[in-house]
Amino acid sequence: MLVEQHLSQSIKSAVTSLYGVNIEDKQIQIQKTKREFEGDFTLVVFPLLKISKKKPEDTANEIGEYLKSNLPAIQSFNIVKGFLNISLNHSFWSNVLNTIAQTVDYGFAKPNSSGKTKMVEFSSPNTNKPLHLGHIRNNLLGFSVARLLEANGHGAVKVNLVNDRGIHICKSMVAWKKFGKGETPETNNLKGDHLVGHYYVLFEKEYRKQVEELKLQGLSEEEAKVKAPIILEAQEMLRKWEAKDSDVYSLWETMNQWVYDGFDVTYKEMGVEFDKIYYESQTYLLGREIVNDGLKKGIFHRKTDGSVWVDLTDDGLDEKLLLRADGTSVYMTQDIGTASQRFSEYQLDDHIYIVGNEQEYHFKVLKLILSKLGYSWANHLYHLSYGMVQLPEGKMKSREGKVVDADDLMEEMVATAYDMSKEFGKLNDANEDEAASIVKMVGLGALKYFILKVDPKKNMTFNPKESIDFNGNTGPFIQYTHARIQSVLRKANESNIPVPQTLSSSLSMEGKERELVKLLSMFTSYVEQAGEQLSPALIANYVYDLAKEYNQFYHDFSILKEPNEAIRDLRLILSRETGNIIRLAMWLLGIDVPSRM
RNA sequence: GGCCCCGUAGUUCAAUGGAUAGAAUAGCGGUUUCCUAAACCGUAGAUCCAAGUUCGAUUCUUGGCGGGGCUACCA
Repeated sequence: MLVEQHLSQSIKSAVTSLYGVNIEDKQIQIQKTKREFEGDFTLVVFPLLKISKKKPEDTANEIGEYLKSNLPAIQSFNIVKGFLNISLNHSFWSNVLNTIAQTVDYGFAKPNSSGKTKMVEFSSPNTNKPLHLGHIRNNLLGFSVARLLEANGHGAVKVNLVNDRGIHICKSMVAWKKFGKGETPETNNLKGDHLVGHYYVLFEKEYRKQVEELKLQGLSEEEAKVKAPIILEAQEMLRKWEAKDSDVYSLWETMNQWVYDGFDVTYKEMGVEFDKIYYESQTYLLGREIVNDGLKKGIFHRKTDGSVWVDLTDDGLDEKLLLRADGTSVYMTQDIGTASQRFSEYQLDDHIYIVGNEQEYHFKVLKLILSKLGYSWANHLYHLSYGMVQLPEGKMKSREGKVVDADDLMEEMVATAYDMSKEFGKLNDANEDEAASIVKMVGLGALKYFILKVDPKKNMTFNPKESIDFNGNTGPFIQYTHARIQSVLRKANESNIPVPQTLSSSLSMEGKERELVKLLSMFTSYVEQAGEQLSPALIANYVYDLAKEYNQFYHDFSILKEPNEAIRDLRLILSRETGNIIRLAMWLLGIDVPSRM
């Protein structure tokens, strides 16, 4: 943040003054000095050698001398090979800590201070079954990315595109009519999405059975799959839906509503929300006009059967269908339409899609088509692609295709948190409501942190047991650190020890204290970086480092029993600010932090 | 077959082309007159292979090997 920028500017002018050359920011590489070496920040001088035309050591020395005589904040410097290690003085670090203390409470950039609006589409479930583990990664990423954007001063619009129409929901409807006996979420005391999902499973079961029967009668697999009566029923139902048959339509509305009610519960439990929900039944016709326009302009072409295609072979891709022979649209057509609609409706600067990596090709094609159509915003679509999440046991028997239900998993996490708290004898003096709320924060925090800390594009294994461990790189460990900080502050308050707003004198900060200030000072630069890269993982790994650093600091020093008041004040401020920043960082990840646990 | 992504300690994850590749966990050995032992300290252990680019490569390029995905008039 400020510290690095400040240094970076000074180094720029050093180079200009020493070698008479203006350099770009890229050429200045400043990093936090590694622990083994003395210093706070390190300049890598190798990139500057071409300009100085001198040996690494000499170049580093010249820059070091220049900085020392021109920047009062510089205490000393040392050189190891091509690395210039710079130490900043005590009063500088006191100022940094004071700045943090004054600004951190205000949080982040003002909303919309950048003047940019960015849409984040995430979740996008089908309405024929409940959310599963993959949706959890999707939802958490989307929600956190939106917060990162807000923290950087952008307007973030969170939207969900619900796939509420198509053959899949008709399958559930057919099965419900066939086997349902009028069951509802109320009669079965079951979440609506689970009930509808149950019928989807029943449909698939019956479908497989009928296919087997037909095969016994001598039909081939392909024939049987097309001729099974139940699939014909589902297709008939889809046709009736498209013709707005009133019976079918109202059943469709009823069952979808069950599902939405169920989804709402899941989203609420997960702590995610949307600014707007789009429904495919209302958007699936969009895009056709644009395609027809493109056809007139010769960007697309029509085949003899009447279907419309785009030829992307010059761009190293395939031909892609845009309108079927019967004139109906496909997924791509709809995405062209909705993107166009959204950009004009919201005056968007960027549109981020949180979608699994199996659709990378789709989004590549979408962007390409849109830029062929001449939309200037085509380059402002981002596909944040993420990999699969597995459970440890899923690795063994991945054949099954068994899905992990989101509701079940969250419930299990909270239950585990409860058991562990009990086992450790915690929460004994909390009342039931408090305990329930803390246990929920811990259980879900474990899940969220474990998933978010991993680079999105990688496939990952979610290990529930490991995630909820109170040791290690886990959510609960960070939450625990925060809780302990709050405990220190509470005790200070009880003993009438005030925590000062700012540090009055410039104390010498060494070792752990100094490391902690350094880490704290880097928070905003991590938020910026994470915002640019749409990477919650960056924040997660940062906040873990911070929590670990505080733990060691905490262990090494008596905070409240420190006889020297000035030093005690310093440590109290450090504790408070660490707590504040942990809370802010966890907020960015969508993770709640209890003040005791 | 073509295209895309991934490959790092036993395991789960890090590392804008930078210093001796970091953590955590599991293992082994320690620490309790201490504000939360749900802690802390020590120890051992890894870049899939081969070439290339350069002051320097886990990172970039090429070729292998291994894992996953896409390659529907499905959504």
